[in-house]
Amino acid sequence: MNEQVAALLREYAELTVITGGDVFRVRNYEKAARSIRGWPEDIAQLDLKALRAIPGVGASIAAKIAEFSQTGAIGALDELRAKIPPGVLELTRVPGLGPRRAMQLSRELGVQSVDDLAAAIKAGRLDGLAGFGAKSEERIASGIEVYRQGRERVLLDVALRTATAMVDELTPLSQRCAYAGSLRRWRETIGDIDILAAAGDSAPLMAAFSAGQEVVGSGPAKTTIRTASGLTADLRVVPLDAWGAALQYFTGSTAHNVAIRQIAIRQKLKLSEYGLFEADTDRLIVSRTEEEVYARLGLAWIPPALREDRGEIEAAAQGRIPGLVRDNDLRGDLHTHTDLTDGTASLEQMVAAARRRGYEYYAVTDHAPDLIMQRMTDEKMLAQRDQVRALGAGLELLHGTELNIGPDGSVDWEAGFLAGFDICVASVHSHFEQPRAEMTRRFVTACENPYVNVIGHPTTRRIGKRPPVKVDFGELFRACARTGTALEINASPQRLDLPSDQIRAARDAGVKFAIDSDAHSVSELGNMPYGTGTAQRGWLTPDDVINTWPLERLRAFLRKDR
DNA sequence: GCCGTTTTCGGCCCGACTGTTTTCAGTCG
Repeated sequence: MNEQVAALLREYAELTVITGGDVFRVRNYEKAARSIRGWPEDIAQLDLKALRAIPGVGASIAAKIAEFSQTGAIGALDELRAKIPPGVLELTRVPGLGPRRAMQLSRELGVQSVDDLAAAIKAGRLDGLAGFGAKSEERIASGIEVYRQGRERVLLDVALRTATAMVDELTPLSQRCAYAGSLRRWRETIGDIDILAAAGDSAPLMAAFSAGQEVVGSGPAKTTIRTASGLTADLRVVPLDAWGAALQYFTGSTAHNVAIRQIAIRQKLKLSEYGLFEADTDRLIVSRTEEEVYARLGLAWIPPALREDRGEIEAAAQGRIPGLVRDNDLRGDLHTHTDLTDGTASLEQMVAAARRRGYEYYAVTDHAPDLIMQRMTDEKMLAQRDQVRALGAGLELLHGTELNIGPDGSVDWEAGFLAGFDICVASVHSHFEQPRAEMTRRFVTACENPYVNVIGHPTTRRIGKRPPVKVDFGELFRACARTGTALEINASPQRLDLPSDQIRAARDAGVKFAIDSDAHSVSELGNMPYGTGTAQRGWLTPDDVINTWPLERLRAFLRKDR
């Protein structure tokens, strides 16, 4: 219900913008929507007083939530919807077209959809419209193209590859260069790439950045391009002295920055991408490093992955920023495949690659027989175990399997056979549409199996392709904590599963996690940083993650008190 | 609409770029 209410509040905010409503009210509805989306408890269970404890939720929004709980609708939202002419909300989704001019197009030309708008431009009906010159028309036409291509956010690996190539190209031309924005925060999908550079003269950087690209906008401080793949990228150039303030600013999130600047204002200071200044005199105080900026505001440095205005600022003020798990904390990978099932590399190749990564231990977990297409048999699995036992110099090899969790929560093998494995991951691979109660029982049964150590890719979502299964997360988390079953943070950029919101809630319930690559090839072993970034967004420390533990502690956990 | 290290009222982040505005509004992040 949290997700649902958050979406309605966001819509309320968007529609309020279109009607020209108070911008601060809009901002507050957006803030409340964000808070509710990430709130650990189901808001349907909360009374008015508990609702108002959510940041940004006061009397009015709490009443709207209660109304939705009882009636399934919000009257004020329905009224607002009725006031907006059809199609205007869609028009505002066209890049370059905001609420004012969308309303104008609807009012003066009767445009009711993006298709209408495209036709109107073609027919020359925008000519002579106040505020719409030839350039505007051109800009909107190109915005419509972008809108029609879906302007989808891209997955982390695509964004990281693109951004890294840009940084590599610009680094020789600048004093410093780095990517910032949502990519630096490890958000699960990326809408735009933000590149920051420090240089005395921005012109050579802007020229190199723009070369051969579609330029959306360009000035001395900022250039925006659209790459051939349709991804928008910004380059901002600042003086080297402003590096820290600029990096802080361009890393975001917007909500985090707004909150940080409010703190500055309270201290009679002003924070911009150029530095922290005295409000009265504009005298520069600090700007060189992020640490200085945060410190002068009375805050510990905040890791980018936490910068979402979800409690990190309070934590930084109180010195309670957790020591987050990092890539080099990981001592091994606990979920990988070989060409015995659907992997593309041999056992020897995968193990050699694991050794090159410097792991202390490594689990081979090919699919079990219930995934019929993998053609696994007891004999093949036991033969692989012999091979694994014979390998392993310089690296502790664990022989495991990825079990299939059946619709009733049962897994592929009986206890006797399962006892032979060092580790068992268990995952849902089918029957995704089960009702919530059945799905919850299914997961809990799997957790209660004394040989199931890790629930693999728990929500089974594929980002942008397959929705998460419906499950009572509170009950699942309690079952994991009670039975000593870890939840996987699957590092594949297509999955990132468990997602970070649920990670944080699960951690609060006492759950442990395994950050796994689920690699089906040598190169996919390199996906771990996406999992670590996701874990950081869930506020995890090394102690929360079983594959940062020394082997003996890990082995004790895997015994599950048997 | 929310909220309190000056406040229960009066604020609410800050700047870049574009276009057509002769002094600034709209849009974006």
